[in-house]
Amino acid sequence: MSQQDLYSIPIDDFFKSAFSVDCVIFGYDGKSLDVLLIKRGTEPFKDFWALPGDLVYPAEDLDVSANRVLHDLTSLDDIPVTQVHTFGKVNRHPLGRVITIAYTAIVEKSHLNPHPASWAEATEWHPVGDVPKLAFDHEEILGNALLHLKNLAKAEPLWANVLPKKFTLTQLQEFYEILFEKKFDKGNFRKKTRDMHFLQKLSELQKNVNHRPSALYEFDEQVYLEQKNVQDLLFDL
Amino acid sequence: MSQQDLYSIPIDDFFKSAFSVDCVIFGYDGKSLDVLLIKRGTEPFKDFWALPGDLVYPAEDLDVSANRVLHDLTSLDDIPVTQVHTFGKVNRHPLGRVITIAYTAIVEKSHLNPHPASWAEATEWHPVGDVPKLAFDHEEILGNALLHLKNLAKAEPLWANVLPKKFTLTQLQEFYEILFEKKFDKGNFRKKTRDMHFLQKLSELQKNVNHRPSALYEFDEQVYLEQKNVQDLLFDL
DNA sequence: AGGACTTATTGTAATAAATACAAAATCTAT
DNA sequence: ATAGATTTTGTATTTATTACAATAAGTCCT
Repeated sequence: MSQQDLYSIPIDDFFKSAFSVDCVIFGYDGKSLDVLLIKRGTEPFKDFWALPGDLVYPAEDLDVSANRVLHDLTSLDDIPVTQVHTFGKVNRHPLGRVITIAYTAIVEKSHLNPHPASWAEATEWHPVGDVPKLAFDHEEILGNALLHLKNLAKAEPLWANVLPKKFTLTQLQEFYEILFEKKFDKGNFRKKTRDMHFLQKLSELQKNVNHRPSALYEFDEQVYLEQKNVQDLLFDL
Repeated sequence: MSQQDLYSIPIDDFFKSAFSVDCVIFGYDGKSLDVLLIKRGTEPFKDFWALPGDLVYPAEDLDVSANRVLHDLTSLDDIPVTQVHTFGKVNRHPLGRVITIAYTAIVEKSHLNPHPASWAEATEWHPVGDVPKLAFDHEEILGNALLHLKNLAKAEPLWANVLPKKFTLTQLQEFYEILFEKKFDKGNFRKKTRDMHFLQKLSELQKNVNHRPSALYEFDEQVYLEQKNVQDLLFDL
């Protein structure tokens, strides 16, 4: 399309596009990392597995929309999502020009009970390493979101959303091991945690284990936020 | 809006939105970091400074659009841009629902000659620390893009787009110092560069300086890409 | 009660990276 | 030739990373 053509398109013709949000909800249960998929009960891609996503209302903010769509399809409420990337290939959606903004979150799988609603026929957790063929470009979106999640985890205590309120350092280590598919040395891992002052050691011990019980820890958000502020101020290369 | 309402909205009503791209083009000249702004010659926000941006054609991919828009408004060609973030507040655009996808790049200011075209009345470089009031939510977008740029620079040789083909290590250091607004130790900086094998030392020396001339270096992209591959394979926490 | 078992927790020695300086080298200009 | 400026290398100190060993503290079983 040349520059001339720009002026030959009536302004209203631009307002014939739509956008959607797609939610990449990762679930963690201490054992594996899964992603929440729905089975589409409507065309296009009827009966395909897909990320929960739908068109954004004309007067709806994007992040609000992500949560509303997630609620409508999976009955999950108030998941704090963060934006990942926008996908806009011209032919990615068969019904017309639809770009989609991907959002992601990581949640504690076992304490949630997603169930299908609206045009979703099913909701199901799938291990991130074993995902079926997906509708649209949702495989690309999922891959992108997983990368994003790993990067986030290097900078932020994502595990705070996902571990029990009181947890052991081993549980914390396992979170990283499962996310990064990599083992870490136990002693060295603990050494690193020593100067994370937002890890508050409790006097309480682990119960009902057939070996030496571990000390329990809590995440101290106050301390974390203060420390983060300092880091941001001193940020260096 | 409740779930019921979803089905009362005709599908066509969703296709009444538009999206735009906005380009945050940073310019570097060895002395300061600037951003390219245009003066808008059309409503809304006529006569305001703004990021170069415009509506995306109905059948145009987003990254293609970013370059086309940039060309139309500033006459710059073939700037490789990367996506930053999508901004979608309901009322961010007075003419209707328009979300915008922000793209960014960093270019060598002195070798480019942007000049206004289409509805742009002026193009001008502004130091990133001293930007006028901008149209729409462009100040937020600019801030976001600058953060993004700094993060990119920690992981990639952005300076390769910006330094002369043959450059000194001091020029390289100054790039980081200006971007991060922070001085580095000369000796230690050079030490770090020693195991960057993509920095190819030439036998040639700097000319026309009234002091000991520095050795010149070139960026060896081949070596860089190989090394990057290895890193990606071994990636660790 | 006592030993086997399992995991938690601390420690240590070796290596590598980051930091703060200082010294030496090499060009120009006078 | 010498002063001035900046490049370039070096060194000693501190701080982080790594690999591994030793000890501690519970449970389970006999």
